[in-house]
Amino acid sequence: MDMPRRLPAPARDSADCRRCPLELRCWPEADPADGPVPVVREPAMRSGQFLWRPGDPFTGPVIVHSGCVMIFRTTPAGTERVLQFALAGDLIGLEALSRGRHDQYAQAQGEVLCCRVRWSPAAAAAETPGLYGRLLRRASQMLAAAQQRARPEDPIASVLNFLRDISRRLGHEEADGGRRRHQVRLPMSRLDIGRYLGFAEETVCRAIRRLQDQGLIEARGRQISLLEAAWR
Amino acid sequence: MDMPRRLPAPARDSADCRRCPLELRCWPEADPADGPVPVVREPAMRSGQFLWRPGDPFTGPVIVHSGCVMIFRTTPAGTERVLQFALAGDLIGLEALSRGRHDQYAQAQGEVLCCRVRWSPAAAAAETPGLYGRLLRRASQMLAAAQQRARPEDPIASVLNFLRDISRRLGHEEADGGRRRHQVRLPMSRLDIGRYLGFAEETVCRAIRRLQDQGLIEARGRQISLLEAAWR
DNA sequence: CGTCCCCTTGAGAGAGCTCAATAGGAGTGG
DNA sequence: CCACTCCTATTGAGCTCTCTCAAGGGGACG
Repeated sequence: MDMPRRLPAPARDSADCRRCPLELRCWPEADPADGPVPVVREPAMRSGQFLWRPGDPFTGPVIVHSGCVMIFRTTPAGTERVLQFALAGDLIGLEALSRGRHDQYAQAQGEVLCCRVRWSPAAAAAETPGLYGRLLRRASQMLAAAQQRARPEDPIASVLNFLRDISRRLGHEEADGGRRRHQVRLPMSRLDIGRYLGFAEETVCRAIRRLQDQGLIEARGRQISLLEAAWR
Repeated sequence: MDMPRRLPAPARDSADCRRCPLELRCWPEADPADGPVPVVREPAMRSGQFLWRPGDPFTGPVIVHSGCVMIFRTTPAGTERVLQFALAGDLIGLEALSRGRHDQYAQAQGEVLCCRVRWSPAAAAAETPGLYGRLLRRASQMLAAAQQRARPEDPIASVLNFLRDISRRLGHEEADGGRRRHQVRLPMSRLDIGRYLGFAEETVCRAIRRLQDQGLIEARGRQISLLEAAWR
């Protein structure tokens, strides 16, 4: 098997705006007929360089023109989770629009060319009081939330997080002697919880059992009480 | 333990627009000062009813006002995967905006009240030739893509899908005797593929090994060839 | 040409899945 | 109001599969 060691980059991988996801002809230069294009070229990046890191302010979504940008974040446990390998034509960073701040890493894998859509949070809020701006901000929040849903490692922690989330949104606080608790009636079955979290029905049952044994919750069918120790 | 059999619904769970994600005061009635609110009330739904099914046309995102809507889809293998339990205040259906058609189920769990943002694809395209409309459509595509990324069951199928995706975007076709193949040079390591797919590095290696044994691919380090049998 | 990182392969153990059976709860109809 | 029935929740046992730990080779880059 004699493959060539290195292949010439395909033409579409080089600067080419016909595949721009926003239909902005910004590369290699904008068409004056389009008026002021709200796009700026980013300097070329070398392998390993970061386009942004957690905490960096959001300055606009970025369009990858060539190369590969790895989007990843670190879990509280310290492991790294890769969310996306962004290739030519991909738009990245939208999930940070609503918060105005990045919470992940964007690192060039090899040489990368890209351009950035100019974005000023204040100007954007002023320009888009309408429905589209609200929908866009909401979509950004949903993208950020979707990224949080990763392959869960531990069923018990996963189920506990799920119960916390449901309890926070549907439950109500209640006094039980001297202790407080969040009580909630789950609207879904164990089977559907498993289908949501990616576990078998029995695994969800056993996880709930364990959480009871640990004194974090009390469960009686769909009636769930989160004790104070489980409030994070 | 004597919990009441059924609890009165919390006030915030009933029709209340102060928590509307789009800041539309549409419930129980719109404020005339806001002008025409582009929102319509949906009839109350009973448990088990579907708000939409795969193939239904997109008629606008929906805001859940009370109850729980389960969003799920069926995998090619026939199993059901739950994507979201939408509760009061959640906006659902945005991922179908760009395609104009739903590809999932939205089913009421218990009684559900919700309202829908009026949306006409043609009118929307005409009204939003600008950047915001493009960004919104792109965000919708990204949401749809994010939903595809579920907990993978089988490492081999998962790695094959990954290689197909990368090959389709970065690779190029090549003749090898009488056979055709897609050749690609991966920009990332096995470890990062594992971090992306949710597997250990060694599991990715073994999956690639199996795919070679099955005659679907040829791999030599990061140089990958997808043979015709692997083209789906 | 050397070094470092990446890829590969092996062996053991832990964990969730599957199959199976029983009890429990909720809703329905008499 | 009660009994019936179906769906849901629970628990056990065995198995398969991936993860972990470990070590050997190979390619890429300086």
